[in-house]
Amino acid sequence: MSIVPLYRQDSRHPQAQACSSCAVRSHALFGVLDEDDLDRIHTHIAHVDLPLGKVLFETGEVGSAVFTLREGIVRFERVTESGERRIVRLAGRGDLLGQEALLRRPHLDEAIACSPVQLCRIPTHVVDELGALQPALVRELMQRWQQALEDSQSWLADLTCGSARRRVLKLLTKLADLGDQAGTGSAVWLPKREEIGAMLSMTIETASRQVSQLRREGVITAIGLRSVTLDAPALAQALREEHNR
Amino acid sequence: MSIVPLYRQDSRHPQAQACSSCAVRSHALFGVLDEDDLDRIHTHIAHVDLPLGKVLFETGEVGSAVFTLREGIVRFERVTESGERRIVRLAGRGDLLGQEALLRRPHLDEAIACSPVQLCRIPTHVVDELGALQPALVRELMQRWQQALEDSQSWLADLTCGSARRRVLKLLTKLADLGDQAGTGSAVWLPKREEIGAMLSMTIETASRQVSQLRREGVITAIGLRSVTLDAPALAQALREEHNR
DNA sequence: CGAGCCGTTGAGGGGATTCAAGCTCAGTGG
DNA sequence: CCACTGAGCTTGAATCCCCTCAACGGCTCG
Repeated sequence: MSIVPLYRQDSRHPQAQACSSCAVRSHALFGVLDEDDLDRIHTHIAHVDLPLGKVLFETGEVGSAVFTLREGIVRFERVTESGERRIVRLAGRGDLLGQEALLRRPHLDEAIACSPVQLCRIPTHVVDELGALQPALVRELMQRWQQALEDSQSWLADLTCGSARRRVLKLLTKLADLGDQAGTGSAVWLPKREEIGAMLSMTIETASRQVSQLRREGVITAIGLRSVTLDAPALAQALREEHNR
Repeated sequence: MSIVPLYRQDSRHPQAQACSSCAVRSHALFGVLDEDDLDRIHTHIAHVDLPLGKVLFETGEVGSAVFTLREGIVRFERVTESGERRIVRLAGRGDLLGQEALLRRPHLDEAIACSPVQLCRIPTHVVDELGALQPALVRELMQRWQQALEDSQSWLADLTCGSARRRVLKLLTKLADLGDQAGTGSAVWLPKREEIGAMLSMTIETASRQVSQLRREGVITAIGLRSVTLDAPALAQALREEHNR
């Protein structure tokens, strides 16, 4: 994991990047801050690069920072008492990661990069201090919390019931949304079969069978080892048929 | 739904009850406030009584208040695109309901009383105004949000995977926790089979079979139409056996 | 080249759903 | 008083979907 501080003004620094021109800032946590605010904090914010598969934080750790996801996809995993790994959330561009650190609570799950990932690391004390000055930031934080809650509940409602086929179809629509956010065009990241299993609570064999079947039907087309294009109308149609069965 | 304002000081009022002596205040949202703060707001807070089955708020509404649950159990339901009802959360004593109203966002799900319920209705503007004066309240709010998120995710991780038997056992442990909070002694509220189905994503027949089986095994004992006692050690043992199968 | 990881496919069995029937119990009205 | 009704619960039998176990192919990498 490489960490590079972001200096807004010191142009001599080879990695110099301005928070103010950050591509995701407008829809990220600090979108509500003005230039003055940014000037006060930019030296505390670090850019983080994470290769595929690397862990951002572990279950049980009490973090000292939160992260804004600038690029890539991060999954949140936990191990149930029965010993199985489950993926309880996916985060995409602009999402805030590890907010429990702001409350000094330990992370409940492990955050792992599903693709090469770029994030901004924001120390909790920066958020604390700025929150005291800027009520808008506090409100934005609440919005983020609510967003995470809504994501979690819609995940629950959408991805955990129905046939294996329906769940896979639903997952594909969610992945397509994440892809749109990321602006990867029509290419959609397709998780490993084991990951699909951990998300949808099915075996890797079932996941494989469903994916293969959808490929045969032309709903998805492989364009790389872990990437597909998908036929949105066909997908919607397949879902509709699945409903009235 | 009967609504009665809570006057702290006007002892002439027959329903007079003091927020300051509220049984759940210490672990509810306003536990962080001092007497002065309470004096400022108590006239805005109303006591709400809700009979079993009544709806507290509907999907899509933008609420003008949040609620602290003083007594009883409330379930959050939503209808998935495929048309099935799913229960995505249960709230017990001390929980905060409808926080999305603070952000002027519509409720995502319907809140329904699973038992006779008592709550305090707190207008959003009261929270807004008080939050501006009392940073501790804001922090407490964030804690509540995080709590809701953690509940949702552990629900997801615990109740949506494994065999029907395991899911029912898990649900019983959660219900027992809710009961402990409520201080109903050893009696645990047992949902209708249809509700169990909506929580665990199974048919009412399967729910019924599992419950009957556990009753035959002596893990649970009916003590009323919708109430059981449960043998905690036997339950824990059953769960353990379920894991290493 | 073999080892290991990942994905695919088949065969068989088991658990959940589906369809169906009968049960208890509370409320209603003859 | 009791038949009638409907809602909720239970149980059985047949079906089907998913899991389990197993074998195999493609791929990367030492």
